[in-house]
Amino acid sequence: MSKPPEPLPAAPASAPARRRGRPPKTLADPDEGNRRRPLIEAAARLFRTRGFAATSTRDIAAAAGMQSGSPFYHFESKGALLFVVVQEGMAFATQSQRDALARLPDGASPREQLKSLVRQHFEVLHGPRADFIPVMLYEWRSLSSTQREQIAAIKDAYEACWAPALQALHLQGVLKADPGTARLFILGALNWSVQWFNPRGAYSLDDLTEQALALFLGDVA
Amino acid sequence: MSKPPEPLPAAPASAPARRRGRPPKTLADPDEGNRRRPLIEAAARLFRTRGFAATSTRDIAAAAGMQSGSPFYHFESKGALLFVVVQEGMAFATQSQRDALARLPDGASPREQLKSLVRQHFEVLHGPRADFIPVMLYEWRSLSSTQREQIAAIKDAYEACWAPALQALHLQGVLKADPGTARLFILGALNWSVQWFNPRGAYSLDDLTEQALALFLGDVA
DNA sequence: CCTACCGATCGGTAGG
DNA sequence: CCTACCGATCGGTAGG
Repeated sequence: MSKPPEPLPAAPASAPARRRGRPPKTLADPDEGNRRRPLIEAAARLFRTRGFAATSTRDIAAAAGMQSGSPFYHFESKGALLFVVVQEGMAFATQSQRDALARLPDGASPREQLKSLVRQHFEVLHGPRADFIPVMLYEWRSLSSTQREQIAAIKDAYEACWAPALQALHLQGVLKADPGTARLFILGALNWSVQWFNPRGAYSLDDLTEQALALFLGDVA
Repeated sequence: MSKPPEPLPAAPASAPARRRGRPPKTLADPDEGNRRRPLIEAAARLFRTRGFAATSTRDIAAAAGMQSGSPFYHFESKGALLFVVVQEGMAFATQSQRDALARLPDGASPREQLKSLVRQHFEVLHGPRADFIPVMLYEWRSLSSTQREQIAAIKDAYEACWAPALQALHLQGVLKADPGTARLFILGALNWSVQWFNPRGAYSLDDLTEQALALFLGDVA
C-alpha cells in the first residue's frame, strides 16, 4: 500500500530550499502541495478508520511513503494535520452544498430543496471524499479549542442553510416538529449512516435519500 | 497512544483478574465489587469524555483513587475494562427497554409503543447511566473482534424490539419509509443527540420525545 | 492493593 | 526529506 521512499538523488533546484524549522502553512503552495497531499490523504483515512488518538504519526508517514520524522517537515504537529483534514472536509462540504443549491430550479419547492440537501449530504458522507467529513464528526473532541472555534463557524453556516427549507415545510404543515430540533434530528439520522451504510450494499445513495424523505416528510417514493 | 487493542482473550466480565495475591474468598464476594466499582465508573466517564485510546489506565486509576498498577489487579487489560463498561451499558439498556415495554397497557397502539421506546432510549443516552451506552456507540472500533461479536448479539436484540411497532406503523400507512431503514435513521437521530443535547437546557427528555415523534410520525404534540 | 520497574512506542527535533 | 535520536508516557508485570 505504501510505496518505498523515493531516493530523489538530484536536488530539486527549482524548489525553494526550505531548511528546517517552519513547515509551510498555506494550502496554496503549488510545489509543496505535492508532498503534503499524500500525508493529508493518509491522515484522513487513518483518522477515520482508527481514530485520531489511535493513529501514530509514523503510521501516517508510512502510508504516505515517508520516514517517521518527515510529517513534521510539512506540519507543525499531529494536531495541525488533523485540523487540515477537518478544514478540507468542511471546504468540500460547503462547496458541495453551494453547488447543490445552485443546481435547483428557480421555483423549487421546499421539499425539493430538502431532498437536494439530503442527497448532497449523503454524497459528502459516503462519496469519494468520505474520509474527511466523518473525521470532523467523530474527532471533534480531538481538536483544540482554537481549532474548534474556527471549524464551528463553518459548520454553523453549513447547517444554517437547512433552515429555510425546514421552516417552509413547517409552515406548510408537512413538518410538524420544531424546525430547529428537526434539523438536529435529521442531520443526526444522516450522520449516523456512517456507522452502518455499505456502499456495496443493496441501497444506493439515491435510495437512502428517498427513504429519508419518506421518513421525515411522510412522503411516498 | 497506540493502535486499538488486538483481539484479547475474552474478558472474564464478572470475575476479577487475580493473577497473584489473595485467593478469592467467596464466589460472590460483595467486597470485591466495591473496589471494581470505582474503576468501572471512572473508566466509563473517561472513555466517554476523552475516548478509549486517549485515556490512560493511570488516569482511570487516579480517578478511582488508586495507584497506577492497581487496575490490573482487577482487570486483565485496558481492553477488558472497556468491555465491562460496554457490557454494563447494554445490560442497563436492555433492562430499561424491558421495563418500558412491560409498563405499556395491554392494547397499546404502535404509536404509544414507539413513544415509549424513544423515551426510554433517551433515558439510556442521557439519564443517570449516560456514561455507559455512549461509550459503546462511539468506541465500537476499540473493541476486539471477539468482544464486538458478543456485544453485537445483545445490541441486535435491543434493536429488534423496535421492529414490531415500526412494522405496524408502516402497515397503518403512518410510517412511509421501509421499517428497517426507518429504524436505522431513527436510532441514528436519537443517538446523535449525545453530541448536542444539554440536560440543563430548555428541552427536557419528554420534550425531545415529543419532537421526535412529531418528526417521524407527523404527529402533533 | 502499592512500589518499583520494564520494554515499547509515542510526538517531536537536530542536523544535514 | 532522511537519519538518528530524545524525553515522556504508555500498558502491563514482579514481588510483596
